[in-house]
Amino acid sequence: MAHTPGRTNGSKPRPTMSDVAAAAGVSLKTVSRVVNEEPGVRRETAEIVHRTIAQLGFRRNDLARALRHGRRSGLFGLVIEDVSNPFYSAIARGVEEVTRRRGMLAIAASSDEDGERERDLVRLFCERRVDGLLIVPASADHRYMLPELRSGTRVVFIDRPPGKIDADVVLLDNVGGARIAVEHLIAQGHRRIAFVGDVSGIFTTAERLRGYRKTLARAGLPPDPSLIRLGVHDAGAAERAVYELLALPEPPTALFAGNNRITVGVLRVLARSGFRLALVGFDDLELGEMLAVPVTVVAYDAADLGRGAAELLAQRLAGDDSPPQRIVLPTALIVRGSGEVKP
Amino acid sequence: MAHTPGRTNGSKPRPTMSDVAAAAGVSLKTVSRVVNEEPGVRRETAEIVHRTIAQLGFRRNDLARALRHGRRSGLFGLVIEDVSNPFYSAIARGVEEVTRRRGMLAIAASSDEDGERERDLVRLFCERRVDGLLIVPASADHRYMLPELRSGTRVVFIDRPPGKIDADVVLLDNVGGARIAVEHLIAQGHRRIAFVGDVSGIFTTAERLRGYRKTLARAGLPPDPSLIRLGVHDAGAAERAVYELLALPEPPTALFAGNNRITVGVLRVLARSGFRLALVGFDDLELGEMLAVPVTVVAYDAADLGRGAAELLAQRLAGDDSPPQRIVLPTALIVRGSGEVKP
DNA sequence: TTGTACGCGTTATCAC
DNA sequence: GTGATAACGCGTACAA
Repeated sequence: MAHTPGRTNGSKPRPTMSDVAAAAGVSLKTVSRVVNEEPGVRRETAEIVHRTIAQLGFRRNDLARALRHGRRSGLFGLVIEDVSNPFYSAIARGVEEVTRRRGMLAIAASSDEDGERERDLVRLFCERRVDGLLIVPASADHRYMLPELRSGTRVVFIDRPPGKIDADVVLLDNVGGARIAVEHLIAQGHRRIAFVGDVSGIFTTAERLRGYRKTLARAGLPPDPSLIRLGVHDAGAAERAVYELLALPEPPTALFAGNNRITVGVLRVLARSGFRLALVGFDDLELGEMLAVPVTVVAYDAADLGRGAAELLAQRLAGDDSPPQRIVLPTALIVRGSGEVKP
Repeated sequence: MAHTPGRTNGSKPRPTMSDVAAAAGVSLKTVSRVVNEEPGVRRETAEIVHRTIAQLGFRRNDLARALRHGRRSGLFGLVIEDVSNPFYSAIARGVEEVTRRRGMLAIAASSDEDGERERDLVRLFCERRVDGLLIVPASADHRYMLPELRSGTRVVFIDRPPGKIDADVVLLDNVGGARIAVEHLIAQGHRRIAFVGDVSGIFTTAERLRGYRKTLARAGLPPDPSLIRLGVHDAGAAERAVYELLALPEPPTALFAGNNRITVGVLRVLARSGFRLALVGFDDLELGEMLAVPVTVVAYDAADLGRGAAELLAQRLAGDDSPPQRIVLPTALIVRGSGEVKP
C-alpha cells in the first residue's frame, strides 16, 4: 500500500467542486456560482447542486480559495505573551469579537516574552498568509518584519509600542493610571509612597514609573530613590521587595504596585504580617473584592485593547493608509479598601 | 485604478518561488529544494538561492503547499466555550504546547455554549482544512460532523463526551472529584451536605451529582432532595440558592459547589452573612488561598486536558486507528480552610 | 545536480 | 444561464 500522508485510514478523500459538478451533471463554474451565491444560476439548477453538495458532504476549500491572486486568507495572527494569562486571553477575546463579526478567524500563539519566539511566530503566520498581525511585542527591534509590511501584511501592536519601526499601536494610559493611583494615596494623607515594578526596560513599567514620579513632583513631594524597587518579575520577588521597604529606617506608608503579579506578592505580605500599608495596584485582580485584603486597583478593559487593535487592523486592510495611529485607552480607579488605609 | 483586493496600498506583491528562481538564475524546482532543505543541490547554488530569498523577502506559501494532494495543513481547530475563561484558556495553552512541539498552529474560537455556533465553527475550520478538531461540546448531537470524519478529519472531545457519535474524549474524574469532596465533608462530621450545581443536562453537572449521591449513600447518609439545587447558572443564582438552603427548617451544615461560578456565589454569601457553613468547591479559584474565606476545592490541571487531547489527536493523525478512547484525568483536594468548618 | 510538465481546488475571463 | 480554460504558488514524477 502506498503511503498517502493525507489519509491514514480507509477514509474517502474530500469531494471537490469537480466531483459535485460531475455528480450533478453541471459544469464546475456552475457549482462555484452556487457555492458562492453568485447570480446567474437557474433555481432548479441551484437546487440540484445544493442537493448534491449535501449528499457528497462537500466543503469549500478555503486554502485553494485564498490561493487565487489578490484574495485574502481571512485570518489574523495574534502574538501574545501567554494564551492562558487572563490579561492576554481577554485581549484574544476582544480580537475574536471583531474577527467573528467579519466571518474571519484568528490564530493565537504565545511568545512567552521571548523575542526570538515572537519572530518565529510572525514567520509562521506570514507563511500561512494571514491578512494581518496583532502583536504584543516581546522583542525590542521590529525591523525584521519590514519585508512583510512591504508585501502588504499589516500589523498593529498592542500594549507596547514597536521598536525601531513606525506602526499602529493600541496602548493603555499607563501614565494616567499611575497618576490616579498616586494621587489617591496622596489624598489619603500619605507622603512616603513606594513604587515596586518590573524591569524598567519594559515599556509599561517605564511609563508607570514616569507617572509615579511626575505625580509626586507635582504634589511637591521629594523623590526618594530608596522607595523605588525595580526588576521585580514575580510575586516572590515582590514579597522580598516589600520586606526590604518595610525594613528601611523611614519605611513607606503606602505602596503602588506596578502590575498584578506584584500586587499579589504585596497582598501576601500584608495578609501574613499584618502590617498597615496602603496599597494600590495596577491591573485588576479576579475576585479582588473577595480577598482577605480587598484590593484597590487601577483597572481597564483588556478586551478593549484587542477589540481596538483588531478594528484598526481591519480598517487598514480596508484601505486606510493614513499615518500610523497611537490609540490610548483610559484606566480607572476601583476603590476596595487596601488603598484607603491612612498613614 | 483597478480594485485589487489583496493590496490596498502601493505594496509590492509577495515574491514567489518563480520570482526567486528568475532572480537567482535557476529553476523553480531548485528553489523548492533549497527552501525545503532537500538534498541534491550544490553548495554554491544553494548559497545564491538563499541570498536571493533574503533579498526579495520571500516567504513560502503554506496555503499553496497544503493544497497539494494528501498534504496536511498543520492546523488544529479548537472549539472552547470562551477563550477568555481561565479554565478554557488553560486548555488552549495545553493544546499550544503540543502544536508548538510539532511546528503546527492552532486556531481557537469560542462557542459561548451555543450549539449552533459550535457547528458554524466546525464548518469554518473544515473549510480551512484543519487536520483535526478539538472540541468542548456545546451541542448535544454531533452526528452533523460524520461527513467530515469520513473525509479523514479527526476529532477529540474535551471535558464532555460527544453526543450520538463515538469518538475520543478526554475527561476529568468528575465522580471521583465529587467523592473526595463529599468524603472530606463527612470526615469533618457533617451529615447534612447540600449540592448546588448547574443544569443537570450538562455532563459534568450530572457526573458530579452522581458522585455526590453515591458517596452519601455509601456513607449511609439518607438522601434529602431539598438539599440539592440544580439549574444554577451563575454566581448570582448561587447566592439565592444558598439563602434558600439556609432558610430550610433543617439547613445544611456543609455545601458542595458544582463549579467555580457557584463557589464564588457561595463565598459572597459567607463573607457577607457570617454564616458558619463548610464549603468545598469543584474547580480551583485563582488566589484561592488569599480570599477572605480561603476556599477548599477539588482541583486538577486544566492544561492537561488540552495537552492530552492534542496528543491523542496527533496520534490519530499519525495513523492510530484503534477504537475510540476515553481518557480520565485525576482530581485532587486542596485544603485551605472553608472545607474544614465543623458542623 | 538540475530542469520540465503537470496537478492540487478554486475563482475570473470570456465565450456560447 | 451556462461552460471551457487559464491562472494562483507549490510539490511530485520523471526526464535531461
